[in-house]
Amino acid sequence: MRDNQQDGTVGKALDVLEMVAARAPVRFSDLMAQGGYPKATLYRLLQTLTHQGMLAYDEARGSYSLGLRLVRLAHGAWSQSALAPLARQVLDRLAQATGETVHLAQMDQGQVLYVDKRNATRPVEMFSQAGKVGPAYCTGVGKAMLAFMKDAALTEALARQSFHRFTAHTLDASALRAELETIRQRGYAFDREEHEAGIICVAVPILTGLGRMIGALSVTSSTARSSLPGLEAQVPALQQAASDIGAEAESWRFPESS
Amino acid sequence: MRDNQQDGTVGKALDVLEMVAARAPVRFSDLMAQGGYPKATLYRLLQTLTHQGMLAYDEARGSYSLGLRLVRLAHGAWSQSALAPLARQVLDRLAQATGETVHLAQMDQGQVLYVDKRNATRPVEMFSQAGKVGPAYCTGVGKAMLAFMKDAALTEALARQSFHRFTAHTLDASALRAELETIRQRGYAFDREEHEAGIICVAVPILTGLGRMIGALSVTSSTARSSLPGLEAQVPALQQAASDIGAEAESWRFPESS
DNA sequence: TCAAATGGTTCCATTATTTGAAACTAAGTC
DNA sequence: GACTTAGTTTCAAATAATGGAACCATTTGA
Repeated sequence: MRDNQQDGTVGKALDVLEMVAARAPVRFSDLMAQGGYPKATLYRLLQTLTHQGMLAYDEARGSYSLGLRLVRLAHGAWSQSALAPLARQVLDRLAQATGETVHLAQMDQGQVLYVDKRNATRPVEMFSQAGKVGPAYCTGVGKAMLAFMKDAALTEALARQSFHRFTAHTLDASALRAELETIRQRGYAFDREEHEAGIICVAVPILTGLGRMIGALSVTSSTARSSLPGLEAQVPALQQAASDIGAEAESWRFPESS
Repeated sequence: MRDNQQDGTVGKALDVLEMVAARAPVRFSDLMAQGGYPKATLYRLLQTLTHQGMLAYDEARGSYSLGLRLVRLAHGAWSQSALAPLARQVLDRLAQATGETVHLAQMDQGQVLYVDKRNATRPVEMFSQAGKVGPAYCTGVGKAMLAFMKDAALTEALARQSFHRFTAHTLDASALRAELETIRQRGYAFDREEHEAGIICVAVPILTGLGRMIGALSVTSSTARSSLPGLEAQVPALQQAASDIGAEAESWRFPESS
């Protein structure tokens, strides 16, 4: 978390926000212990952020958590992200057609950010799903997006991957590079239980007419319910959906995965 | 929007964030026109926020929108808000029992912030609902919360109400004051088509054991489907649900509705 | 075609804000 | 009652933000 280039006071404040996000609810002393900020500085930043509603302070426990103002702002971000609202009907159709769980994801700072979801089996969960992040190097959507990023962004994104070995199938850095090439040629990515045992998925990138990658779409299943060839059969539907979204998004620019 | 007390540089940055939130996608010149910031200052704030991922800049259109980083942070805020995750099962049960649309709301800067929802009729919409804000003075949850706020917070919240007349039934400032007293005594609030014609609801505050108001719960219907007495029949179920949540939330502090 | 206006970006001396070591207070601990 | 520990305040020094003005690149319109 400490790796942020500064951007002055605002950068510091956001850095503190992330520190709280990572371990909330968290006490002043914990932040003090793990952080590179002097006591008085950290103290004042927390005060300001709390006063602004970006953090919430629990007097009883003396701990900080993220504030509700973020929820309100995120509602705006989500509805303005151009991709999520635009993709809603397409997602509905895709979930209907495949009968499986469907994810819509974008890239955020080298991580996979899930922006929408349809759950075919269980009733849909709200919010608890949109906003979730996941690793890029071992998820279907992550690899699909990495494969279609432009070089500069890809290099930076790869540098941010941890390559933690979640399962026996998780790829390492060099295996990933090779696989990305395959994905680029084939046009879609698999997740072969690389993130979670028993969970498999196929994912396709969402490309604008100009070839810019703006997100990814996936169909997820379990080894119990389906198999890789079974999922592969969903690829045409996925690609159709992705191109529907891409066509509409044409003029919209995907924010740099800085 | 310009009413923010400053809190230094961070306050200014967040003020700009709100300006973008309010009218996105918005061009530099529009912000320039309506904002109290000199050109160079505004320019630099936008740069910083964009670089930090709090804003997204659309190169093609030359316009700013809210950034995806907010969505990620909000996911944390939501799951840390203590109320929302804690209330999920209760909400499910309540929606099941009443067969109507159910809302969970909290107060944020004098506005009603919806943090979760169950929609009995249509399939649930994600995110697009949680994070929404509404007026406090003319919604069931809003009035239920106002009625149980402590004096200082109430005064401040009332000062922030616009009292725009949405329908013929919308209350004005003095009518609201009287109604709040009634609600306080009765323990629940109605929305008699005050915000939207044809839409009615009953709402109860969520109180901790110590009497602190931490949110509100409502059941919504339409004049076509139901009536006020019909909704009133749901009050016991609502109050049970609210007290279930309140009991669990005991030790948790509701962030000041600054 | 060329002037003028508009919209966005950069400069830089000035100014205001942030900084953080240290002093201080309030609550535990032993 | 001395001794930590955790949080808060102070204040001169250090730093970052400020914003008027100059600048560049497009667009407008005459």
